[in-house]
Amino acid sequence: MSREAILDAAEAILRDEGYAAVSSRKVAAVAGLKSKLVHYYFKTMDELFLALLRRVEEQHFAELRKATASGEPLRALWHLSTDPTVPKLHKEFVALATHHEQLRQEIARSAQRTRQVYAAAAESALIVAGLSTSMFPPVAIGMMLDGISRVLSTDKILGLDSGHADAIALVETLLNRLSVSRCEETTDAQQQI
Amino acid sequence: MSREAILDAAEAILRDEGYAAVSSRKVAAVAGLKSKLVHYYFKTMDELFLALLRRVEEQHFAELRKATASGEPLRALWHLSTDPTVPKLHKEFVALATHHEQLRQEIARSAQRTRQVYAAAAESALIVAGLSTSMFPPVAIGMMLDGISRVLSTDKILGLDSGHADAIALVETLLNRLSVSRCEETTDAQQQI
DNA sequence: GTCTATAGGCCGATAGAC
DNA sequence: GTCTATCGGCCTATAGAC
Repeated sequence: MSREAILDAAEAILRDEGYAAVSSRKVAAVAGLKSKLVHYYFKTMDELFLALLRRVEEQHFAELRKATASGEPLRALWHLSTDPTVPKLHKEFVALATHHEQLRQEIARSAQRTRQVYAAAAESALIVAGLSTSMFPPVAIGMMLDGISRVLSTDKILGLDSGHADAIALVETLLNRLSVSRCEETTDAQQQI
Repeated sequence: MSREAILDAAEAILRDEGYAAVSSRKVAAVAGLKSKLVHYYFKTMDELFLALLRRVEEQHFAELRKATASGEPLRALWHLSTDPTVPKLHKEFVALATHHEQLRQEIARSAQRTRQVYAAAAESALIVAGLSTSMFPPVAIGMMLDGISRVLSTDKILGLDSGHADAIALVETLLNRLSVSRCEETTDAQQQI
């Protein structure tokens, strides 16, 4: 279907060249269509961006659902967030959202939902580990995981990887503590590292 | 001086409207000059972006030096990284760097230097607190601080603030442990919260 | 250093044929 | 649904006057 081909092309250009390069002409060229057709399916370019964002979000939440259905939701979410393909698109959409109100609202809603998923996973992990959720607010744990994965992905885009092994090891240590231990077993968990 | 006025204007547009909006015409208009003058000082727009990046980096490293000269470098760096004005420019430059090799190299070098500053601050804080730097790699601690401040700033751009108070409180808790305590005093530090 | 003028290109969006 | 053709606009960069 042409509509999907247009979205595929737009996604590729957005990922590879940035939002400024996503023009109706270039999208059409990549999709092997004529530019008029882009305007046939999407009255404006803003509409195209919004449709693409929604498609990306659907895939994203489908993956979140799979992760939360696994035995260790928090660890599954962490591994999901270090997938290198997602953050590049995400960065472009956030940059676009800065000066596009409708996209801003859409992406804010999505970020909010994602945060709740992470917080819920962190909360159940904390409870299982017998740790205080008031000392370690689940939402804050989720934000830390999110944050460190963003640093890792931005670094990768810039061609840096110094400190990455240490950071990943630290996160794994903390995840192990949450999944393996209750308070009393913390020392054992530490010795695993 | 016209050159500085041009850079000021470019910086304002980059911050407020994104890199796609930084054109020689618009820069000139904001600076109250004619567009030809922009090309007189900067042969190409790429040159302008590079010059602006270098100016921003100089200010950034001046602030880093001030922070590391303070009594609590790690805490000073944390407060610096939550300053809302810096990350918006930073995001735009990273987005630009994705498809501009010279900017990519420049910003990668700068990110690398910044990381070392954070890691050094984290290392001395860990040593003062009597904590193992092999269990908690300083560079990873720095990356966590960096990451959480990025999540906070991205959220702010999107108009979100749920979980922010919790995340900031958690970071402050951890910073307090590092600055106040040695191992034995951890319990006291926790009770302060 | 600062200006006017302009070449040459890509852009979004539309009109209207088939 | 798909096409050709085109308008009007903004862009970078340059030539050349003062």
